[in-house]
Amino acid sequence: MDDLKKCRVRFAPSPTGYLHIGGARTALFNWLTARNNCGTFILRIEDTDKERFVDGSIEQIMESLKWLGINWDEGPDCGGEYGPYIQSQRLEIYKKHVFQLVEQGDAYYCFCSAERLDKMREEQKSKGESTQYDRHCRNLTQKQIDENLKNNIPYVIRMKTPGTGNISFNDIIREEVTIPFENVDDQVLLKSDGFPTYHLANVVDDHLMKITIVIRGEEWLMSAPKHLLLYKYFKWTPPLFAHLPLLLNADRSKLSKRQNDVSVSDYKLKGFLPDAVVNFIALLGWNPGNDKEIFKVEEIIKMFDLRKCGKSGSVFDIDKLKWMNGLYIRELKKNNIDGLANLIRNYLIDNKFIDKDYDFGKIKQIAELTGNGIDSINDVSSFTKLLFDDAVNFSGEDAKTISVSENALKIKKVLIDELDKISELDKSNVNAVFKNVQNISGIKGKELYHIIRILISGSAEGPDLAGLILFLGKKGILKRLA
RNA sequence: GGCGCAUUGGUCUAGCGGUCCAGGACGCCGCCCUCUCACGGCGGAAAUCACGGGUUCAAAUCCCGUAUGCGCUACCA
Repeated sequence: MDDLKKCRVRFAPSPTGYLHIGGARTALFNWLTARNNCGTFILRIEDTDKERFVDGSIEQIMESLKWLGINWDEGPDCGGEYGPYIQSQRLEIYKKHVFQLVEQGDAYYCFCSAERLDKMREEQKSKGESTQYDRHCRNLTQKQIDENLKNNIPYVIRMKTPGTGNISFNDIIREEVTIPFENVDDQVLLKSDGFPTYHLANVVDDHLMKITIVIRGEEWLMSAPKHLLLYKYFKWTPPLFAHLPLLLNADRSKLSKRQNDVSVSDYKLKGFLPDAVVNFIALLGWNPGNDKEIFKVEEIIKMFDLRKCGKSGSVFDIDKLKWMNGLYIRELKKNNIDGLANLIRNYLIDNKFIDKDYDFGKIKQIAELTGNGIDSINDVSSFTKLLFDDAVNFSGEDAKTISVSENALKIKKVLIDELDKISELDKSNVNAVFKNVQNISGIKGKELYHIIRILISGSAEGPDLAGLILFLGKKGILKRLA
């Protein structure tokens, strides 16, 4: 327990595009661990792969994190004691460290060409061996090295790995993990372009930034021995490790773009609420040990415990997210109708259903009207025809038939007459108007309201009729009856 | 192929040797509420706890195998 107190944790994305929902969960679990242990949460950008760098993605990742409510204490934008927090700005630091390793004899120059490496792997594969660097350059003489350097032959720096024996380490989530060194490659630490690989930069930065717990995805589990080895070579105390299970597609493959929306911004765009997304992904691989499922963020922070995380991957069930999002929307409708109305307003404006001047009171009515029936903000689109079109579109044959029935024609006529008598339809007179329609037409109850609904909305289904009537107002209803 | 990790209803999960012929939630079905759809409430179907062996008086829970899935196996992270 005390191991986690005052921890320093970090989320270290690569700026290769948007923030992946799986990355968001890793960030969240780091953040939660920091927040419930009086710890510090650090954002570090791992842009050591120039090829995969995507312009603007640092900003996009930060924006997505902020949207989710995940804030950081140290990072590229706000600085901190251990900056810079962008790896491409720390190149000299990595170089210094890697050459220290070379001097110590824990790392070495490798001049092998890509072609040789490819060929080597092909041969290994054809022989059914595991593909690993054959340590061709591990024992070059100083003379050979100097020669190659003088001839400007490109090189990388590789770490030395033992090749035999086992390494065991403790993972907060997986407990003891044992990996044979036989499977740990002489990993490249410094690339020929002078950039570090993940392994070097990660270890150096985690140490320099005083990270105490590394919380990351399971895909890193097999490289943990390399990292532990580096800590040993540098004579540093390694942090604690926690390898999170992966998020999966419905077919249990790793969550991918092919089958799911995978970027946080997709979910924002689709009308999900950040609190709902956070609540949902927090429950993927973690739960408080009881039946509670709906939490305020503060509650999650209070209850969160890395040690209670599961070990197996979780399928990302969008249906459950939708349900949960619907719950949050209804909660918002109940407690903060203006908040809901604002979200709906933004959606309506973005999709050109209304312009910026549109009456906010009307939008609140829309929020009231639709708030119980939508699972995402974007679902209001299914009401826009009803709310903004003057014409009635009959949704089916039944509705059309009823709309021209004898009773419907009678109601229609009476209703038009009654509306003509008043200047505007509002809360004060709406009951009286419909009472009159009932008395004059002689039709009442279910039948009356059902027919009115069909006459003005074209459908047997829809939002609360009284609310709809008030929203459309006298003018709207008359246009629809015409 | 090698290595590692995992395995409770379709899905997310509770469970840490007896209280479990397995609890909650999503989804699905039915009933109630209601002018309708939804919301909400109530109820139901759905798991031989992957399989096979142990250990134990007793196992979903501990151990060992097998199967399956996933991950890693790059000068990508």
